[in-house]
Amino acid sequence: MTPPSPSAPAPIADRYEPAAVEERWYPEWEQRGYFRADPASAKPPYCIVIPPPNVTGALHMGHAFNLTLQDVLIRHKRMDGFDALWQPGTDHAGIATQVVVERQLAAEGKTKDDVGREAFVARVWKWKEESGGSILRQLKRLGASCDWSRLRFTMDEGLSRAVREVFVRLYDEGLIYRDDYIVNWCPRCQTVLSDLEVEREERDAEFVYIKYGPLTLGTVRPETKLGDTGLAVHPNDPRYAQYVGRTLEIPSVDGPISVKVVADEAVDPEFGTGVIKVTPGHDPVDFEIGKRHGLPIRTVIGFDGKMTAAAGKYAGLDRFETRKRIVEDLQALGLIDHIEPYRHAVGLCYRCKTVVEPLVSKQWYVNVKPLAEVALAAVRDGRITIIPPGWTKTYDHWMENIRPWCISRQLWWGHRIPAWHCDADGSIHVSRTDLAACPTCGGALRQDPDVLDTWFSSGLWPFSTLGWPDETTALAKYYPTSVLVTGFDIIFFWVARMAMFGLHLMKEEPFRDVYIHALVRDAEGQKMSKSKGNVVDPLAIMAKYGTDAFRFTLAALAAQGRDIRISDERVEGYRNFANKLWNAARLVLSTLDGYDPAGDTAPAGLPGRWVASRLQTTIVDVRQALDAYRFNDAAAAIYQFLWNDVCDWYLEIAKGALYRSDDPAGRQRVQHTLVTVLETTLRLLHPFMPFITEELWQRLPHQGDSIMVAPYPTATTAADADAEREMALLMQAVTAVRNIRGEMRLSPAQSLTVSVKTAAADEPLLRAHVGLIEALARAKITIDPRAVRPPASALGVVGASEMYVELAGLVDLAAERQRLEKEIKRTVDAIAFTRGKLARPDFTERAPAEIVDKEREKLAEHEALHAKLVASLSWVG
RNA sequence: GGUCGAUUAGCUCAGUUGGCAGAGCACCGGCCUCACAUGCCGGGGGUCGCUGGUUCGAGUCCAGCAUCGACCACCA
Repeated sequence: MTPPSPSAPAPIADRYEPAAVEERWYPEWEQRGYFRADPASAKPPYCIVIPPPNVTGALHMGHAFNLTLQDVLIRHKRMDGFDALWQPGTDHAGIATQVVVERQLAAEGKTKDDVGREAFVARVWKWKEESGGSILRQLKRLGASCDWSRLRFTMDEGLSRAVREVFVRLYDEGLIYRDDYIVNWCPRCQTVLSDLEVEREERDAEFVYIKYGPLTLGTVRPETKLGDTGLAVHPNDPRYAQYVGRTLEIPSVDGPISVKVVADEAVDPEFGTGVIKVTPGHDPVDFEIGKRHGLPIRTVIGFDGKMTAAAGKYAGLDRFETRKRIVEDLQALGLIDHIEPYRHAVGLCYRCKTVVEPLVSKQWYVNVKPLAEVALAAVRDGRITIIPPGWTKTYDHWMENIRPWCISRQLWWGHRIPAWHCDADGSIHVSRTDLAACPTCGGALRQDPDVLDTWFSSGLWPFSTLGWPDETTALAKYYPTSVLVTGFDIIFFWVARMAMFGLHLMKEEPFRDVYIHALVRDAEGQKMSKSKGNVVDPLAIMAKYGTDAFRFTLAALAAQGRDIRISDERVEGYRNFANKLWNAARLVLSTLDGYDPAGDTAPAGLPGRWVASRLQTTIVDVRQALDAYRFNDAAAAIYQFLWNDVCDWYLEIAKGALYRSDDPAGRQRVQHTLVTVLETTLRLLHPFMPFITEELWQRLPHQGDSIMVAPYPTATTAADADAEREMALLMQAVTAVRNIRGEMRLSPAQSLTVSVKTAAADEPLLRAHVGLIEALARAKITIDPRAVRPPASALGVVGASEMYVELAGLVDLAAERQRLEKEIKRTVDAIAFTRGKLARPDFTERAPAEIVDKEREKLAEHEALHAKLVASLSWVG
């Protein structure tokens, strides 16, 4: 049973007012179940998983852009007969969410340690419950047709089970392991970060040359001198060969230290003095060198960013303060050779921008190398297609150079690592279920305190949301998903991880296509950020211009570049487009009296055949563009057709028949053409502008309950080339008169007298549609193959025919003479250019025949026009 | 240091196998023509960053240069 359509306000306003329409339709669609996929249906599947937004976040421009594109695809495929599933969900966003709640606590004068782990996590859950609905409401506001009955959260029960399953499996396969390694540590967030979570920033620093006994070397981190356990030189460096293998006793700030000199390929002999100090505890390169040469690790900087007890008299001092002090102290001891200014990249925490400290600690890792090889192959052999293809190289490069992924985080909010430590016998047990006692010794266990990197769970998203590890019907039907739509900023974080996990665990790629879109910037091209205060709120834009206008703007801007700029002016333009559509529909609806849906359906006359043909072409163009993810082309095709072809030409032409009552049958056919064209265009446009199209579709004669579930238009006939050519000639005639009117500054109210000297081929056509030309050009037209040009007339060229617009008593003939002289000069130039081209044998002999013919035609046209213009001069004079 | 991208009208940008340079906005002129002034009609405006090359023909392909930008990177 079809629920009743929401009642529409009776009078149709002359401006489109989006708010009421949007409020009315979204709940209606949802309630009717249109958003729901049906794994049991026989329809072919089409599935997109949403990039899960932060559960406690708010909708920003990036979301709006990303979601609009997905909704366009999903609505298109749903209308096109697919069982379309847009899988929604949210992400727990580990560190981001934890930081927010920590801030809330701070406002109460408390820290997370004051409340304790359990209470803290409970509090985050509470915050999630309170604020988690906000982002979802905002998605709905945008019109997103997600299947809300399948809403998931990265920390819900099912997904948590998937996370454990994956962890245990990879552990059992030896792909997850613990290791003492040098990591990126954020002293403020008090957690380890993956390589991806470290941002690089160029900064000015001092390059300090320090004397190390007989050697001198440069460093930007003098404070780590306290942790030095070696020096390194290049193995082939003759300058230092004598020192390799020796242990040097050298004076330092806190008494003499002994360092071993080693030879290592990692040293660049060209840089600095060709000697480096080796601090295995505080530098990744040094850590590797130390490992290779058995140098001890000396940790002098702690997890709090302050010097440790091992730093002697500097213990407890901040690391940057220590840097200054050490330089001063070395200076005093005469151990500084000299200092140079230096610019280099420092690593910053992506969250809080604190300088990351490389520190050695024990963490959990995934050996992603073997997974990456499979993920690389999937793209190479075409199982996954990246669009635009330029991003493939970025993906490849990262995959090829991938390093172990550090997945443990010293946070409380997230998936706790399913590993239990037995303090009694030191054993570690990884398990799908919680363990109470040590399986080896029966002793007490404590669960690993760390949680997993947020991206570990989002990496499972394409299959965990469909029910994995259970073998659900949804998983069987919708995996692999059809396309993943996302920005290039998370290719590594997310796309790469999903590819690796999906291929490894499901043995099949998680998505066939990856559509990488641009990032949204403000009108000046600046990245939007809260600190810059240039954040444009999508909700404000929607409130001001309407959701449809906003969505259409995003689609129209979605060219496959690096970034797009959004501005009010642009949205306003498409708001006007929505209004144009509204008014076009208003015109049609107001002239539907006597409309008989069963009446004559043949397009009415030449204009009818023409607009029908243009519609067919538009359908083909839009479909092709959507299939290729060329959203901007699709949007432009509809915009152009609706505004220029339908509104500017066809509606104006149709008015003639609609406002006349002497030809009921003709009127009937025009009504039919109008209804068909408009109704079809609405369906074509629906994925982009869901609300206004539904509202108007419901008011027009239609079949079905909702445009959302109506079929997407299909081209039924080929374009009508004859109609297009013939209409082009009529339009040219109208434009020619209007053009003369404009150039002569004649009022539109001024009716003109025009005679047309028709060429034989065009006479029947022009004669048959003289009324149409007269109406659109506001002129009295006489057709006569033997017409003689009247004195003081302007010439219009229409195909092979000529048009004489009488100007006597209407215009300044001297000005017209001037204009003609200018025109003549232009044709003379064009003729010279084309003749020159045709005179070159290399062109005429080697270019394809049709190109040469085209040039010849062009020349003939120029010559004919020239002759006519010259003739015109005498008429004007 | 490496990789990739951008450079087209005043502005923001399209331009998919090389074949007559486009759109929106802005601008100029004329219109309250009974769907729409969030509108209608007409118009002006571009050595397609620079220099070479390939080609009958280059905005498009190749090489180099310049400027801007993004990403990756363990020269301390």
